[in-house]
Amino acid sequence: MTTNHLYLVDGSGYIFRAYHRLPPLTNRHGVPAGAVYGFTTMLWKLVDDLHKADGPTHLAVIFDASSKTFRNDLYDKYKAHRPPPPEDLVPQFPLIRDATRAFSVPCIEQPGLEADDIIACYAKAALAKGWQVTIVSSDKDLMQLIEPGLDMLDTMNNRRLGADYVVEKFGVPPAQLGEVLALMGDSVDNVPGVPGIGPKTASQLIQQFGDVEAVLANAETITKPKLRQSLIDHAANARLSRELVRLVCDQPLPEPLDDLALKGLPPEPLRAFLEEQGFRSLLLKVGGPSAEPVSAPAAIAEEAEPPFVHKEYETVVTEEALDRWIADGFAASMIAVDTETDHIDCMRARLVGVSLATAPGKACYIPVGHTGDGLLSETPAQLPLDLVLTKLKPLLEDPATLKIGQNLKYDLVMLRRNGVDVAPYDDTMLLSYDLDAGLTAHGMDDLAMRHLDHACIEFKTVCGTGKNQISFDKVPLDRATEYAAEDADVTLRLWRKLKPRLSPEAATRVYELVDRPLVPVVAEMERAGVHVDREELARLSGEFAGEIARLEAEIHALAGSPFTIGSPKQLGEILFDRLGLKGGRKGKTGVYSTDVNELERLAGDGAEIAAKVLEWRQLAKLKSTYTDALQAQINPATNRVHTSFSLAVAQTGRLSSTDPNLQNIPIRTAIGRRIRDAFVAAPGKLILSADYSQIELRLAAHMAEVPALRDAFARGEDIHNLTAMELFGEVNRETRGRAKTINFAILYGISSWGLAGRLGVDRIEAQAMIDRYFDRFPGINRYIAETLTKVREQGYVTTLFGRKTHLPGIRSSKQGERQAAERQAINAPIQGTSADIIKRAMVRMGPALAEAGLADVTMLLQVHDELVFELPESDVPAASAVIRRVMETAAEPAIRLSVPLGVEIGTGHSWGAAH
DNA sequence: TGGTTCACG
DNA sequence: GACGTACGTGAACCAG
Repeated sequence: MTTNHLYLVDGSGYIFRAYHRLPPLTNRHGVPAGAVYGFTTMLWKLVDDLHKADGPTHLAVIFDASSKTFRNDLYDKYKAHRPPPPEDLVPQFPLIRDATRAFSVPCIEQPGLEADDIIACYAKAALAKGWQVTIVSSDKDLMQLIEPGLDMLDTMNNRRLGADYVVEKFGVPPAQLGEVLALMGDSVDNVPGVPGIGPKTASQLIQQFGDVEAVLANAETITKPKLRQSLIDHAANARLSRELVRLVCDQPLPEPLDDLALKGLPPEPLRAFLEEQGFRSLLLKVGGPSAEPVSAPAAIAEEAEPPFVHKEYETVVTEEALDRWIADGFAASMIAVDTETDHIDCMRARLVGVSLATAPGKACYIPVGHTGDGLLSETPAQLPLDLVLTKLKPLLEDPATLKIGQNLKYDLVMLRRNGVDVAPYDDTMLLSYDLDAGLTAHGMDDLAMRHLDHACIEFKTVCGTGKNQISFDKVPLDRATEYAAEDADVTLRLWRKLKPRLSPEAATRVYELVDRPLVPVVAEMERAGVHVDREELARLSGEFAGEIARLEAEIHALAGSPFTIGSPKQLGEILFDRLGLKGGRKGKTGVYSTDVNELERLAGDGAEIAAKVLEWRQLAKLKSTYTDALQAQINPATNRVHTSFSLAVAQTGRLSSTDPNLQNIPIRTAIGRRIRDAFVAAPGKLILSADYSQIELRLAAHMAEVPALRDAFARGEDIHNLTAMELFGEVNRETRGRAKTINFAILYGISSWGLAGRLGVDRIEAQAMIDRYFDRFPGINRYIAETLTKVREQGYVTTLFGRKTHLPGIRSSKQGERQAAERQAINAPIQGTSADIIKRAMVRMGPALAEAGLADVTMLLQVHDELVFELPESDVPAASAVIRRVMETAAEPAIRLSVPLGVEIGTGHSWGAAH
């Protein structure tokens, strides 16, 4: 029997080295994957060497957990100057974990320990059992571990490193290497060392005296005066450095040694991964492309899945059961998670339970906050919330275990409020959004029906509806378990269907670089909330109420009798039937149109009642939708308003905002703007608003390659003036207004009818303007034609980042639907690219502000082309510079635009004042 | 529940 | 010649 041989791969070290050594490859759909490719090849080689002489029998890949380690407690500046990893490396981290999983090799990470320490612990444990150990790394710190039975392997030049190498390079054997490393310090990790001592001097001193303490003890005897003084002055730093470079090797092993046994190349998961990445040369080695090339990810999806059996879900009420599920989660290295609460608003909700799924059909529910209904049922026996959270936290935060959620933002907010972070993660709702936008809604019930042919237990059958509805904490545990565990089970099954489609369908880029990383960013914005001046809102409500009452009386007098002004039906009958004003019927319902255009027309003709109804409507709208509603939306616990941003609703990639909608707070009229003035900064702080200027027109100029528009933006000219000049030969208020309308018409997918209606000209005249526009701005025409060709062929259009909007209406037999789809096809790439860009700015904003030391700057809101922050007054200059830079460069480096992105920044005590 | 209106980008 | 009256959202209100 041969000796066991454990290979420990320093995953984090390898990633950075591969990133810098290998060309910046991208995988088949444009996501940076050079390091992933290098890593995959290296892992392949190792696994393939199973049972060769000197090959591995046991293998694990060790990563750094991103959290702080004990070394930061020793020295707060440890690794403090590390720049964040390069942007095109960041999306490779999850892929590298996917690769490791595809080989069925364990990923090991442990918060509080660096990869080096975990490696040291495993190495010592294996040596103690008489195993051989090879550390796959060329990190000098790890060379301290070299001893008989343990060597290192540098896979990039296929070199084995032993004690000879250490002696040759550092002049001392591995056992003394830590002493040398301590004296010389390390500028990258910010290990201070002793100033003036580099590798040569450090080596000499240790060779002469033996260790750091001995060197310090003999400092007085050193002849070189500068060296002597430096050692005396920096003795404390030398001792600190000695502790910083010392590897910890006495910690418990996260996974037992025997679990690292290598089983060889697992063809199916590996094939799926390679096809997903498009690593064709490796794919050939695993046995060529599978019979059905693009369905290869079906390796996962086509596995027969068990039916849904609700009675088999487990209700977890003992510590033993909880521990068992958590161990299963670690073992599976992925787990679906769902939280149940007593409220749809995650800022008001209490945690009621958590469900987990580790495999299709294998799911549980852990109740923590059920109360019984107070009448028929008592509070059921459950594990205490704190215990469950304490036990779940290591699993949910474990960097080697993938957490899968459906609309994970909700659970993220809930869990963060309870002191738990969740990472790494996937979100099935966002997977669906990035794959199937325009084809389906992305709620769990929709997705379960579509992909699993399964009807989920409806919330209302568990909790009822209307005034009989109960909150989830009142649901009996058996019913709650069936519902909640099913959610986790469905989520896991959906992930298995959707995740493998990502790469073949070219959605990885937008998922990994835009939507997935946005989840925790938006979760934090929602948690932050925004401060509103309650008294001011109440004052406005009162003021509006008075005006509304006054107008109501006047309107009723003009009409000759009271009626419901808010009823379009009654209003239309009053205006057109009783008062005999000119107007027409409309729509299938047969009610008169009384919208703002119609009323303005009537008012222009001298109808006093129409003017008053308009005024009444405005005030009624402002009062009911804003001043009254916002007061009611103030969270009593935080005294702030917390909107909910929907990440998977808008067809184009935009966010939307609900409960309350803070993306449609008035600004266009003076009276409405007073509501915006009630959005105020907390005491001592200011609101900062940063707007992209004309971003959609700029993107249109880039995407359609319109030289005149590109040049005008490059020179910083007013684009509507330019358009007016080109179309009408002169610039004045009137021509500029028309030009602006036409510019918007272009973005929205122009039709001569629509433009004619907007401009109040006839169809022929509108068409002439469009023709002239196409003539003056060549490129627009071509963009429209190419976009329409593409959408007709493929059924979808894409943004610059590859986000798809499917437009099935393009093949409708109804002409109206077809034309609507054509207009959407023109608009979606432009609106969607703008959404991609601001999302990237949001993702980068936190790290950029943190790097600049601006920890007190909080991002509060996104309004499509605007980001709103709250910050200390003294941070305004520095924060403005960071925010401007992040927003203006948000497309880079993935996309290089031919137009600059302009950002306008304003500050004030209120949102209104910041504009 | 669907239709209408109107707040925003 | 008919078709249709700009893209994307969410909330309040009325009426059936």
